[in-house]
Amino acid sequence: MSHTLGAREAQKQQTRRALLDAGLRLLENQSLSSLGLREVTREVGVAPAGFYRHFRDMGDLGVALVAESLGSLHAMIRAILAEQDDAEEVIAHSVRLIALHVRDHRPHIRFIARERHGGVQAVREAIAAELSLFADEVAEALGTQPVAQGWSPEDVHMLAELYVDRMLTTAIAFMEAPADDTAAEEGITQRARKELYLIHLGRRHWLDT
Amino acid sequence: MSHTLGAREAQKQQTRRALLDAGLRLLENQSLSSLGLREVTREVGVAPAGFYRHFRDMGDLGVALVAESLGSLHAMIRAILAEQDDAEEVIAHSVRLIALHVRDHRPHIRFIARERHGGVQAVREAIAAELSLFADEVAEALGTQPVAQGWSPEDVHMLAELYVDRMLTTAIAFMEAPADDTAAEEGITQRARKELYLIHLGRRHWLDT
DNA sequence: TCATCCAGTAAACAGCTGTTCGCCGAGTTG
DNA sequence: CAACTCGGCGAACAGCTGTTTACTGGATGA
Repeated sequence: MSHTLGAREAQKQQTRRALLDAGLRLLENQSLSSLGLREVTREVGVAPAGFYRHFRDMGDLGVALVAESLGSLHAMIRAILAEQDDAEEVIAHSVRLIALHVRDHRPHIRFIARERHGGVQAVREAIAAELSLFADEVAEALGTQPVAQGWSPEDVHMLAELYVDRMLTTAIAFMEAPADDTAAEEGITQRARKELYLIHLGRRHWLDT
Repeated sequence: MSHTLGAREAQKQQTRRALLDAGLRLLENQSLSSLGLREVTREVGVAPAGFYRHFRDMGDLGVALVAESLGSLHAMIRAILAEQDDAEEVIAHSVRLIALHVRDHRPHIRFIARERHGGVQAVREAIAAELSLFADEVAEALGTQPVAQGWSPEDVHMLAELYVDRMLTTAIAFMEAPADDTAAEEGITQRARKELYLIHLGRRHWLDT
């Protein structure tokens, strides 16, 4: 849809983008439920009333940011799941991918971390729904792997949720590290690898009785 | 200190408690950075100016809530660490303890979940510091266990952080479940046990090379 | 070309916010 | 009993908030 959007629609989308970007920028030091409509429009250089041409309210803008933030993560997860090397290689590569993703999308990750349990219900629910989809996707991928033979579907899903949770936690750890503190990043990388490897070991011995 | 506190000081503490309680109550549906000073004093029935007799600002009140929220968790963690049964018993008991704790302190857990990555720096730092202490405590307890022989201190600490993180995640899951949905609680219990057991398996085989 | 659409505007609205001030009066102290 | 301390009060401050209203003027489509 909207192959060739008129100049009219194009400018509207541009303003919308500016609003989303300004919101994300302002959310670096506060949470969504304290972010003001006027604050955002002022940052963009638009009249307050103009906000309503794009969003019903701040929660609405928040939900849009969720889709944007977790949409890009989706691609990353698919890339990780496509791996077929041995465990340690997959783990190392995954952690590296997460670090790169955070480097390029730090404000988005901060937003997700902050609003996952934040004060705006609609946003919480949007994040929970997306993360649930991630878990389903990971579970499906895990199910096809030979290591998962003999596993009950519930156990596979439990493992998928554990992986998703660890990935998000690792991403948040990278996000909280100072902008170019390579030593801190290295420490986080090491710990994340060990955690994932420990889980991998548990996974190997899950059916040992 | 303060064995026998005068009637004057006693009433002051009572007002302080009322402010903290009102704050916690109001934080059920919003985050700290959007909680207003007047909102809190109105809820208590105190003049706005009275707030400053107890707290410098809202961040200050938030830090007080952190100490209160994680202080009670401290006792719970000590109880869990004192266990000496076999793994499955310890796990089952731990998860049961967490569920009970959340039942009795739901608003506190909600507060920690919401503000751990929230918009108020001082509160984020207070929570991070307390959780770091938890991890140290768990690491020390793990170090004395026979299973940990041959482990490097870094690996022990990684495992401790993983445990603390899982406990908090489980607590948050219980907190988010509807108030008396026993089916949901049972599901969370099952999953938490499996996760912890999987980590336990990984732990047993950590030194297998 | 001309009527229609609609993103963005400026102004006004009532209502809220944090913070400061001087004051009161009960609890404490000597 | 007198002097003092100090938690809580009421009023006032400037400044901010979300939302509605009627409007303008450039892109759109017949």
